[in-house]
Amino acid sequence: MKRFSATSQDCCGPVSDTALTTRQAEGLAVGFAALADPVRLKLFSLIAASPDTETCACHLVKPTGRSQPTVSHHLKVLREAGLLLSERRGTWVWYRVNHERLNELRTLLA
Amino acid sequence: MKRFSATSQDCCGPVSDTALTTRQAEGLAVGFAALADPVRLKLFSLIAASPDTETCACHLVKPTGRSQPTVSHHLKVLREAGLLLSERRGTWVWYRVNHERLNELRTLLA
DNA sequence: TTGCTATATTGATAACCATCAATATAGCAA
DNA sequence: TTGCTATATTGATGGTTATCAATATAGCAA
Repeated sequence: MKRFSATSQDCCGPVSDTALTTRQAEGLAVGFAALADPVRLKLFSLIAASPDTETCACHLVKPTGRSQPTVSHHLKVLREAGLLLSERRGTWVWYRVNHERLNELRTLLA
Repeated sequence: MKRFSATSQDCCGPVSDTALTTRQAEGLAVGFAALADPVRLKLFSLIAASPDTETCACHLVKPTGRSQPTVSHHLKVLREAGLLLSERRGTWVWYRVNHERLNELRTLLA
């Protein structure tokens, strides 16, 4: 049934069927949420820009200006979102970027 | 002063000076925060995948399963984060992707 | 064992956010 | 003007989160 007379610009056309599913959106949202905090972005960039491609957690407290428990919390969020990989070596824990997960997020922005 | 005897893997090395500044991190965090919600990701993907490169807001309520005010709120968040551009044409408002802003976020993930 | 250091967890608090119903605003048409 | 529709705003509420102090855990060394 006809609902409007045509105006100078009619609004109705097809809607894309290639948009994200709800499930895809939920998975990506977890990744972007991990990057949605300035402290975590700084942590991430510190690790990503490290010369050895990995960084000891002991380096990450001072540059953020946050307490050690807060930094530990943020690193956990980044790790659980899949953006960072961690490995314990003796006393210290080393972090590096998970590039596969990063690519998942980047393709949405392409 | 010496603090430790060397262990099998010493933790101390240089910290990168090419990491994000606090100001840069804050600006990027706003962008990623806008993408950190599954409803907004779905809205964004609907608009990005639209055949005409832009989409009328009237198309965006039903696919999300949210109320009209909620969708309006999410579109505002995406617009104020710089990810979407909007233009009113008569009764309807059309949204399209701001690719420049998108590139800012994507370079961090590269 | 004891002592020291690195990292993680707990518990509490304040701030933020997603959502909706209700309402307001804006534009078009008669 | 009145009436209809599209979009935006307001106000309230329940849920999430960033932060810290305090504490716990883990590893190394003596």
